[in-house]
Amino acid sequence: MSDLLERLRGRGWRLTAQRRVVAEVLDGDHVHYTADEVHALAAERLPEISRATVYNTLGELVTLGEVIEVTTDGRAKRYDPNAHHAHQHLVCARCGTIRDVHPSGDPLSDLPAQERYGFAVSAVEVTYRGLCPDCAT
Amino acid sequence: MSDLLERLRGRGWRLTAQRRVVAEVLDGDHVHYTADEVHALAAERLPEISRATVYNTLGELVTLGEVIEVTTDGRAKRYDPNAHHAHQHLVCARCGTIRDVHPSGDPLSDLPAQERYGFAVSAVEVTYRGLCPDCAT
DNA sequence: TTCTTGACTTGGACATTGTCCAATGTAGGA
DNA sequence: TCCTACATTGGACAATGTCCAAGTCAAGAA
Repeated sequence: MSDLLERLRGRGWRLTAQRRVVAEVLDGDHVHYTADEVHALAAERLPEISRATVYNTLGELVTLGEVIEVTTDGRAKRYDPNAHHAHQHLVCARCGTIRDVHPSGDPLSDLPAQERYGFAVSAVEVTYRGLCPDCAT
Repeated sequence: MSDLLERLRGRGWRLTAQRRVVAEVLDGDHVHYTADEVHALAAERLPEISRATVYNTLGELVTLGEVIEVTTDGRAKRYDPNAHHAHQHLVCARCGTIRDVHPSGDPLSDLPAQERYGFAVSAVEVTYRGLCPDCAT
């Protein structure tokens, strides 16, 4: 994670306590917090951090390509720090748990030219849905 | 579309002017309106229709499996009446235009067992992103 | 080390999208 | 035609996110 901070500083990012805490909260695998969750976790370490700063910082991390924004349920966006390894998401339909997964093959190549309507297609997101072991009961 | 109304009536759906108008607005191909857009279009025919009724009716149509809820941008949900033919979505990254598309192959089969973490995977949504011909300039 | 400055943070107002509820209206069967 | 359970309404409220003016501070300069 400190690599991340160094990398961003090299890009002219001013390193503040707030940004450091947000980056720390986002460290780990299978992390998919909402902005409010990030704010709550960040506030445990830096109680006076504001919501606006968390939103700003998350937006910057997304713009810089260090974090991916994921919308799995039409409610709050979630932030996924696993931005440097292409992956898709598997979501529990009941409890909302999210796992990063790696399908075989390239979903992009599954869209035939005549189904592209002249679009320059550059990305694809796949969301698998089902019940996790705990919710399958 | 009248088939839809008949079908729903057979399932005990009370047929009101409001529901009829919402169903009519959703008739067509490549239709992906937000709830507010549906409300505005419905109000052209039935000016006194309320937002709450539009939300209620859309929710019922989704529950009944007649309309699919689509979230392509983390903002307003969109409603797709093309629920009886499996399809995916192609979205313009600039203007937001949405087309229904039909990839070859079954994306579900691209997720190996060891990538399922014990989930009972039952559905998959694919969103292709790129620039439409008008926005590619 | 201290100074300076432009970038960063803050809190609160505001916007958008969606949900809920009590009062009122009405579709469709008896 | 009448009943009544179901549907509609408008407005309050909730959740999520954006914006802004004022105050604060990181990091380079001296």
